[in-house]
Parts: sequence; structure tokens; C-alpha cells
Amino acid sequence: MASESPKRPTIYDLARLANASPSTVSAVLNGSWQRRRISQKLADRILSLAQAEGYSANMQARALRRERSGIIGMILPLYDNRYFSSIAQHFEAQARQRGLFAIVACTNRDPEQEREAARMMLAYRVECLVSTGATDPDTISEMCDESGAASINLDLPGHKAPSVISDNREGARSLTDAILDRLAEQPVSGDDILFIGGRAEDHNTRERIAGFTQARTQRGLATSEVDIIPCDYAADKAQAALEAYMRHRPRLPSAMFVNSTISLEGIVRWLQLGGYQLDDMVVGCFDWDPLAAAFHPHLMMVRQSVEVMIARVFEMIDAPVVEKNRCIEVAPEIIGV
Amino acid sequence: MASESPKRPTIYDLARLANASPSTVSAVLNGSWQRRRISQKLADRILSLAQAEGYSANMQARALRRERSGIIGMILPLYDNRYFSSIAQHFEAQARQRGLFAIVACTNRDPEQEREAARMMLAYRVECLVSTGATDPDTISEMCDESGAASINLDLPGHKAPSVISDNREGARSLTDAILDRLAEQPVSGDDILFIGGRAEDHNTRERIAGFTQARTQRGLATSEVDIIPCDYAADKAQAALEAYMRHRPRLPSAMFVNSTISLEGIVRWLQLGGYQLDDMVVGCFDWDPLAAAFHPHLMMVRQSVEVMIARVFEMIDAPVVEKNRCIEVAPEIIGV
DNA sequence: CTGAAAGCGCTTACAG
DNA sequence: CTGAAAGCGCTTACAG
Repeated sequence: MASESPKRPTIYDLARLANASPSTVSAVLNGSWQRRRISQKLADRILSLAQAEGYSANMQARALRRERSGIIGMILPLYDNRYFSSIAQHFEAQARQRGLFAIVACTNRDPEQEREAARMMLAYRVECLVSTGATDPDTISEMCDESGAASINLDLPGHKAPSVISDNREGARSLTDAILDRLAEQPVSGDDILFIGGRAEDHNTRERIAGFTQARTQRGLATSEVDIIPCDYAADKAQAALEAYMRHRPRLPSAMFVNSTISLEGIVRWLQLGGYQLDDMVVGCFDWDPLAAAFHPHLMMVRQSVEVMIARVFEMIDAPVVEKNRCIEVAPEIIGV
Repeated sequence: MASESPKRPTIYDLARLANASPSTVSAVLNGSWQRRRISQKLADRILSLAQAEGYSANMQARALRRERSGIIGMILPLYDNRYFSSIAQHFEAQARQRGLFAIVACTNRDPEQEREAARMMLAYRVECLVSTGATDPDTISEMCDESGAASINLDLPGHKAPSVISDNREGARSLTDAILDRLAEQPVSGDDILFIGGRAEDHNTRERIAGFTQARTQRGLATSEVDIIPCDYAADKAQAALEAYMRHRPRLPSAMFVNSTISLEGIVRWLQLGGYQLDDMVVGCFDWDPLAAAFHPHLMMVRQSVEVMIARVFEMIDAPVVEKNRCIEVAPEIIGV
């Protein structure tokens, strides 16, 4: 679908029309004319001319000359989950507010796709790259370093750039506490909880398992390895893992700690197939989904403070200097208790 | 967080190191060297030098010189819903496959934000702008026309650029049919269906209402105005509208046609508050959410064929010429019947 | 108060 | 087989 390229006007066109020099037009158009003490009259004339001609500065040219693109990038695993989509949304809004142009790419938790996206963004000379939930954040930080771009890790921490993450351990501890409280309220109750979902090798899952175990220990409860199943996030994986787990079990566990709304989907599917209800157990989920909350007001969920996290990211961007190993943890909130 | 800008190498640096001219380096690096019959040896030397120096072409400079940015843009209402997030994801993947760089901005169904985002994207000289679910697509098409950028409407049609949308009328008709079938299967059943959600002024909602009415008419059922409530998409609006509707009603309607998963959230919330179950009614929803599907396997949903729609969009982009008033309708699929 | 000139990093006819 | 030169549309120090 070729477009008819009707040559957009440049500052030279405006200069000719305004009987001024391109330098003057440029100064007027980018606001630096106050410093140059250009006459109000001339400025006005140029401004309204620009308006009339539909002038819009060519950002490629400006970026090239200024050696600053005005672009800020983000990579994230996927959009179609409330946590990540909300991250993208807030990132964009914040960037816009600062006059930066946000570009976001999703990279499916695949290190190769992460690197490829970073390469593209760096080719467009992003000033800063935020790696969200990246499987290999350090490589990306290195690529940014080489290019002279700043970099920040979000959601999952790294060692070669400052990080903003949720306080996963404390979040998991409180959620587990809430689950145990709920269990204690019930007439007949066990205290066994199945932890399911996430990746054993990722920092957040490790921390959540630690918080989970800690909450149990504090109540004098032992935790068995077999009740912790980091089978990855995907719904199908969680469903299959639960299937396998239940093959050797006489009954449902008393409670479940589901390590993401993505995994929750698989869990609920398995329950439905077996004729169970979600309410047959006490269920807590790390991450929050409003539709799930509407369906099951009793479902406890950990809602990560996306707004605060994004705010912290931009504070780092604004800060003159930030230590590479800085890691800010943001407290999440428990919903539904 | 200032980054230390260690000056990335340019083709001039490589030229010096390779003892060749910048033109030659440029040709080698962008693949046009076959045509220039540069010696394999020289090409190899330059290529490995580029590798070693971590060279990456400055896309701003390339874009400026070529007068083509290699960027393709999309605006959409929001990310945090499965339909739109899936659109963004497929758009990005397809763009990447063609060597285009995708940039996406969400504009909250606000015409001013839509224009502002379009302005920014055009300043970065996007080659094509896809307006998804835009409230004011025609203004955006005009802006694109003035800039010599192509434009395409997705999800909601426009008059000044070709459009790709779901077959909303037929989708709504089939969903209504499925609802009526389900009602007929039940021992005691009414045939009243409440249509709720969406915007009366948007094309898709109008079409869906038409399909809804048509399905009823085909079975000899009348449809009353009061049972059609396009109260906007937002969950809170839907919840409030249902609240108001039920104030003058002795009992729940036999069935509901909920016009988006966003509205569904509010509906379910209202039901929960009143001690009702979703399964107390037959419910169909336009749009699809896998978590909702897991929770309620009986919930009927219309799943729009995002992959096909995006494929059609790119076919238009590739086509040498497309009539402005072309509108392709893609059949959606009914889930859960 | 304003303009001429250089340069950001590429690409591409043109000449050899 | 390869290079010198012009130019994409800006910005910015410099000179007046």
C-alpha cells in the first residue's frame, strides 16, 4: 500500500515562506528562541506558518543531530496478562509525560528474542532500555553498556543494572499466612498447601518459595519438597503438573499457592475436568486478575504495585547516577482476605 | 541516570580500520555489495571488523537518508484485555518478520490521546499507522494522508482508510442463536435476553445489536428497547447499569448477551453481590478470555480471529494499492457451545 | 536580533 | 572492483 509521499515541509520551506533563515525557524520551532532573543513578531509569524503548512519536525533528523533519540524502550515477556499489560500501560503513560517516546516489544521469555529486540532498540538508539521479567537481563545490560544506553531491570533483578522488583518473599509470606488463617477458620481443616507454578531457576519463584516455607515454619509446620512444583508458568504446564501430582494422592490438598494467574488458568481447568470447584480448597494466587476476582471474591491474590514500580523506574532514570547493584523492592498488596 | 556514551563506531571508523572507503563499508553492511561487485575478501574483512567493533547501523541516520523509517505504528484503546493484548502481540510479531519495527501506543478510547499519539508517530515518520478500535479513525487517516503515511483501521471501521474488522453482526447472530438453543434445552425457560455493554455510537455495538435482534426475529421473538443497554464497556458502568435495570425487575433475565469481557467483569461482580451465580442464567459474551473460559466452561464466548485479522492488515500493507473504502470482515468463532 | 556554515551517520547516483 | 561527493532535515556554536 504505497503512500503518495507529498513531501512534508521542512524548516527550509518555512524559512523561505517567512523570509527568515533556517536557523531562526529551527530556534523558533524548538523553543530555544527565547535565548536567541528573536522578536515575538517573527516567532509568531513562523509559528502560524508552521501550523498552516502542517509542519512536524522530523524526529530522525533531530535525533541524528542531537545525538539523542528521545526514545525509551521496554521488553517484556508477553502482553496478555494483567500484570504485564498494566506495566506496559503505565510505562507508556509515564514516558509520554516526560516527552519521551516509549517503544515496547514482547519477547516470550526467550533469551534469543530478548537479545534481538534489544539489538533493534539499540539500533534505533533508545536512551534507556527497561528489561521486564527478562530471562537474561545481564546480557542486555551489557549490550546497553556497549552502546552507551542506560538500562534497568524490572520485575526480575539482574547484576549489571539497577533493578526494581516486588518484595516477592514478603508477598509470598503474607499470602501463605492468609491461606493458613483461612484454613484455621474452617471447621475441618488440614494444613497442607501445594505450591505450584513458576520457574525454579528464576529469582522471584525462589523467593516466593522461601516466603512460603518461612510462613509455614513460623507456625511450626514442615514443608515437603514434593509439595512444591515450579512447573513453569504456562497454563498447560500447570495443568499437567497438577494431573501428575494428583495421580498418587487420595484427595485434593487443603490449599494451593498458585504462582501466577497464568498457571491459575491450568489449575482451574484441571479442577473443572475432575468435577471439582475452586472453592473446594483455599486458594491463593501470586498476581492479580480482576476478572478472577469478580468470579471468586474469596480467591486471595497478590497484587503487585505496578504504579509504584514504574514510578521507581523513572526515578532511577532521572537520577544522575545509580549503582548497578541497586535493587529496590516494592511491597505488594494482598487482595481478597 | 546518565549513560557514559562511549561513542559507537560509525562506518568511518570501520573504513579507516579496513582501509576502505565509507561507501564500500556501507555497501557491505547493508547487503548492496553484491550489486557493487565488491570482493568477497574485502566484504568478509569488513563484516568481521564490524562484528569485532560491535557496530550497529544508526537507524536514525539510515531513515533520514533513505527517507524511510522502517517503523510501523499502531494505536489501541488499552492493553489489559485479551483481545487487544493479543492484537498487539501478533502485530509486533508480523512486523518483526518483515523487518519492520513496530511501535504501539494505547490511547484509552480518547480522541485527543489518539491524535496526540498519531502526531508523535508521524513525527517519527512511521510508514504506516494502524488505528485499532479508534474513536476517531478518520481524523487519524487524514493526518496520515497529509504526512504521506499509509493508514489502516482495525476492529472499528473508518471511511478514509481501508478497514479490517470482525463480522460483528454475524458473530452476534450466532451467539444469540447459541443462547436461544441453550435456553430451549432447559426444563423451564424463558426467552428474554438482556443485551448489555458497549457504546451505542460505535459501529461494532450497533452491528451486534442488529445481529442480536435479527436472531430473535428469526425465531419469531420480539425485542424490546429496554432490554438493550449499551452502557459503555467499563466494568463499573456495566455493573451500575445492571443494578439500575434490576431495580424494576422481579427476577434475573433468562439470559444475557454481554458485549465484552470488560463489561462481564462488572456483571459478575453484581451477581456475586446479590448472591447469584453466573450459572443461574445462560450467558454469552462477545470477546474471549481464557481465564473466564477455565472458570466457566459453559460460558459462551465469541472469539475474534486476531491472527487472521492481523494477517489481513499486512496483506493490505503489502498490496500496491487498496481502495480507501475497502472493509474486510473476518468471521469470529463461538467458544463453549 | 539574525544568518552562514558545519556536522550528526548514513546512502546512492556518478565517475573511474 | 572502488571512492569522492552530495544530501536526507535538523541543531548549534560562532560571528556579526
